[in-house]
Amino acid sequence: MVSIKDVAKHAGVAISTVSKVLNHYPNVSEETKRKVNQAVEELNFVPNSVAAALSSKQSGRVALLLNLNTKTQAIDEIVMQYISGAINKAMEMGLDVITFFFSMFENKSVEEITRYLNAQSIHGIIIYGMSKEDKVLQKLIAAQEFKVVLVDAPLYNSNTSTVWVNQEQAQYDVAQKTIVENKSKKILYIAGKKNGYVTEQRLKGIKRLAQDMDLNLLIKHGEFSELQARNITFRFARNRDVIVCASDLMAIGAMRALMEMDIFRPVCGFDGITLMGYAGKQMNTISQNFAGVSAAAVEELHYLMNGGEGREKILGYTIARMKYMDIIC
Amino acid sequence: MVSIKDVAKHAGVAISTVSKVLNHYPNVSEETKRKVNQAVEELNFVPNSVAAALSSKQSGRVALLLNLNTKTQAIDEIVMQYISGAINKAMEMGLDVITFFFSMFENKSVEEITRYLNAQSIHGIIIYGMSKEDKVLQKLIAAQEFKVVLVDAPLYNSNTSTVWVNQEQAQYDVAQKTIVENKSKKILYIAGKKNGYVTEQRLKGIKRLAQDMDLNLLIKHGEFSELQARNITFRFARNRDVIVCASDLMAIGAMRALMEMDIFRPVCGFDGITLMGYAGKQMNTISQNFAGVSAAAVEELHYLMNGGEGREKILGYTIARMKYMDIIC
DNA sequence: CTGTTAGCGCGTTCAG
DNA sequence: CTGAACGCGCTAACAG
Repeated sequence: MVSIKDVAKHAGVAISTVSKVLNHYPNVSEETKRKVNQAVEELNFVPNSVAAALSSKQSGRVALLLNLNTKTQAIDEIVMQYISGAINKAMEMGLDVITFFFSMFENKSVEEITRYLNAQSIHGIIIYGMSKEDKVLQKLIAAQEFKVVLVDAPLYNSNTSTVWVNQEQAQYDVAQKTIVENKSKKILYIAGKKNGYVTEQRLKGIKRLAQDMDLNLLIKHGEFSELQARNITFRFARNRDVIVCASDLMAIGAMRALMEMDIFRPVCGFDGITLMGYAGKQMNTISQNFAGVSAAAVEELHYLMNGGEGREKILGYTIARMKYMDIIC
Repeated sequence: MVSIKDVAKHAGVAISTVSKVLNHYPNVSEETKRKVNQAVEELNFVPNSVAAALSSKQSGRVALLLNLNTKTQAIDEIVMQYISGAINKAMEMGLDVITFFFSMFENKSVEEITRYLNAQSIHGIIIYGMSKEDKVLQKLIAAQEFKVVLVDAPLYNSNTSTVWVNQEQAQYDVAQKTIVENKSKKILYIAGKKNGYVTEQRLKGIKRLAQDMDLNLLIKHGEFSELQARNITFRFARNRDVIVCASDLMAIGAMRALMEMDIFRPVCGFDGITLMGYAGKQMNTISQNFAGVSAAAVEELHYLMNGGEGREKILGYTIARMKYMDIIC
């Protein structure tokens, strides 16, 4: 294994000089920079990130914290997009990524989690889809021991940033489009998980729309479950004009119920998962580009870890119309 | 941060003694073991795995190498199962996991990959779904620089194990069940990717079945693509009795095509993905328990990294009958 | 059975 | 602008 020592010898300089060049320190002459870089090239030197982490106490090791919902497996797709978006971007930026699931920290205290992450030399965390009920994570953020980026949770402090699309406006827009297209007045809105941040935001959106368009709005909580959305639809859809759902999965549940009831109502989803294409009908939905959100989160974390201040970052979205043929081509 | 030094001081012994106790070395008296363990408890000491890796050159760092097929997103589910199965088991066994995708190593040489992995102190790799065409990975395995476990690729040497279900027999069994149930004689078999190991094995299975049952077998390659399976079905299904597919996704494509053609043929899948439930019909398939396979791969890697010899490990499977109601309950 | 010592590969002072 | 020297937290011989 070729180490920094070999590079130094090869370039005819001291070890520390090599380190400085590698880490882009000032006060190194162009001439020595060139020599060092050439030696790096010739020896195919790749810095040992583990040693660097140990030495500097400030590694580029980052943790992904994902909420893998084992009950509704169908949303795997979103988690997968998050993972690949983050990992690809992190690779590009020279960060290494460790993936964790909420379930791993379930019965642990903040102190235990902190110690564990410290033992792993992890200094930055990206948390996806935290809700108000994730008490330990809330404390972890409050403790500010780590640099944190939250995806889909609107909290931030000096060590914590938040990255998300404007859920409120997105819900407003996609519902409006659907309602205008169908000239509906009586809306059944199937909301997500109580105490979920995104659920709240989307609720705000639909309520504002109801006010603006003077709609009759019936709200039920479907907990992001296809089955619950299905049951809600059976019970409440008959004398409603349109069904607006806070997720695609629930929209599928609603559609299925409608088909069994043998009545037609326009349905509107949220997320833009490809699974939609397998549900057999088409509907409006919000396309979120989860991989892109995740990549943005990595960038934001990198910014934080280099001394940036926590902040809010709002990303874009598009209204999509999804159907079978979009998928298989 | 509390280090091994603090523990040593607290327990009144030397640093190396603590290390020995922690790593379960022999030749330590019960008495000192007790003292050390007590100190560890009291100080809430968690060993720094980064330092251990640097020092011992034998870390518990493991890489997952996944083939994320961006074209057929629907199989995200399998990849996700692989990831979560591996990560959960690894956590349990005290290994830490870095996740990579094939695409990251696409244009790199074996030397580059080796250097990169070394720089990360990674000594074990699990590779999922490698095919004969993944030349670089083949070389990486042949070089035997790392301990490798292959999932769904039947290669092994002294540093490489393979873990997989008996694809040949599974294909035989599920197809046989479907064919017997429907008293079919003329089979359309839609195979997977040319040069894929699993494809080959499954092909062997169906061929053996055809011989044993004296069937008329027509084989076409669908490349694991829903669209291709669809097109093949359009062209060849009409005068066939049954359609056996080498994956659920292709089975869905076939079913869809049959529905559009307005003819009925039994269809048989492979994999047992939940997506099947969204396709609106039911069919026989093979349920593989991907998370379980992945967990077994982690165990196997752990075994290899502790001096075990590479070997073959064959896992079980079950024939499942999937339909919508299986999923949403 | 226990303690001492020397690194692992790198980042970081602080003299020169 | 450069380089010698120290330390990060831990493991691994080697003495005792």
